[in-house]
Amino acid sequence: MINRGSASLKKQGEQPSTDFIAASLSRAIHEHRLAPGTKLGEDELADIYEVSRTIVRSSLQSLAHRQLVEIKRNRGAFVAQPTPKEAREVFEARELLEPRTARMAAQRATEKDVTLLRAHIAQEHAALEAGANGRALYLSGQLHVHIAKIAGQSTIAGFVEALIARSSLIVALYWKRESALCETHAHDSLVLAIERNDETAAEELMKSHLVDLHSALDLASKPTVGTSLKDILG
Amino acid sequence: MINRGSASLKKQGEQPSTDFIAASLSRAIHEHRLAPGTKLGEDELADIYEVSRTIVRSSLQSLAHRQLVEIKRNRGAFVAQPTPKEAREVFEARELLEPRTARMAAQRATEKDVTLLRAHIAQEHAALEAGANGRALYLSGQLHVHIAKIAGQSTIAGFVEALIARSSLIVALYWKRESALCETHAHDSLVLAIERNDETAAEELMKSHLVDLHSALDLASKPTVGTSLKDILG
DNA sequence: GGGCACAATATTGTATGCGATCTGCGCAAA
DNA sequence: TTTGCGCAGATCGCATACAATATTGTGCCC
Repeated sequence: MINRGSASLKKQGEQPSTDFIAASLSRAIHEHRLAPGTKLGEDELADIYEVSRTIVRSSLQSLAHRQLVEIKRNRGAFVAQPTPKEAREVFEARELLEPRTARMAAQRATEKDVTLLRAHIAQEHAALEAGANGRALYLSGQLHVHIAKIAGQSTIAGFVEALIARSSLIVALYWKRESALCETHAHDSLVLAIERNDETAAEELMKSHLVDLHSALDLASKPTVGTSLKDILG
Repeated sequence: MINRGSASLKKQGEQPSTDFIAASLSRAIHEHRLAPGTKLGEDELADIYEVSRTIVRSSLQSLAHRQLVEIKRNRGAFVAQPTPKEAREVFEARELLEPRTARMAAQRATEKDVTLLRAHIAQEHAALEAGANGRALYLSGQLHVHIAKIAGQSTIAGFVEALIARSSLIVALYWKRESALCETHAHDSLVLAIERNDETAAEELMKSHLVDLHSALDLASKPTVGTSLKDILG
């Protein structure tokens, strides 16, 4: 279920395993390979990644802090299931932060930045054409993070990153549009605006893009992907 | 150095000790009882709180995630020392988020909310008069968090909370005004505006309050409270 | 006398074991 | 058949033990 890359962890350059595992899980959640509500057992993950539970616990706590997983005492860790209220808040926060960062990005973007953005979008298109929807979704989110970073506000970029991650969960739970996930042309025109340093256009495009996403959610219905039935009834 | 309350931890109602310790340390940092750069040894803390290093580590990681402490691999945990760049970013983020939350708070504040805010301010005044500057600073920050919570955006409130915490470190490092820390009348008028549901005034007052704080920082000089001497000399 | 190499110490990183708590099943009683 | 209780299994929470790494102290060689 969880793809941790080609080789065993130990073979790799001994990076801090805790971050590696957190990133791996985070990625899996982003790409909808792990559904909201999925139980993340410590022993299970310890086996998969070939480390002790200590490391796994540390990773899970890290993810819990980012609200990607929820830890229930004496019960274990589960992929988080944002409520409709939380979903609304996440998007409202994004609508507050991101248009402004897009403006700053348009103001500050260098040629190199734009090149990277273009490459990013190309990857996104490729993933979509290859039918790798999960990956496309992940890349789509990363573009937003990328833009926030270009704005030169790493603190805000950190917030955006957290919001994007949760958005992925929200999309998994509440997305109602059956068509292709991301109309990538929204991203195209956004990058174009940044490229020509058109601050106002960038801000507006980001704003409308987010409103668009927000309105594509069905926040009335209770999540359907719920873990086990008893979670729904409890 | 660290006041963890009157009784031993075990005697208390067995709450999750990890959160308790993180909160205790966080509080100590907020109140400037722990200076930026201070080393937080695991054994030392384990002795103080009478728990194992496991718990202490967990707490420290939690604080590290909030960027209140910095963990250097194989070296240990230290109270964070935001750079001038980070300080600027933190305040820019606050200037983006908080005026808007103040507006929302003014819009949504109930009578009960206002009563609590007033009580809060009273505590703040009392702390200042008692010469408890650390506590006054802590309460001052909490007022901002409180306002964000009234705005009904708990996600954004979480961000504000993180920013406030870091602000406390920033004040410890870069504050240049020698007079009383907080002109509490800024808070007074802010709460008044919220009380009469004057959204625009609340937004404006918050904005100018933050600009005021920001301008009271000396971000040109290198931090003087540096960890070890070699950090200053290096 | 100064600088470098190596040994000793201290501190963090990781694994594992034991006790506590929760879940699920089975059995008995109504 | 249904409902309640209790026991067994599984999983997590925490402490402890061991391994790895950084830091400090010492002595030798230049």
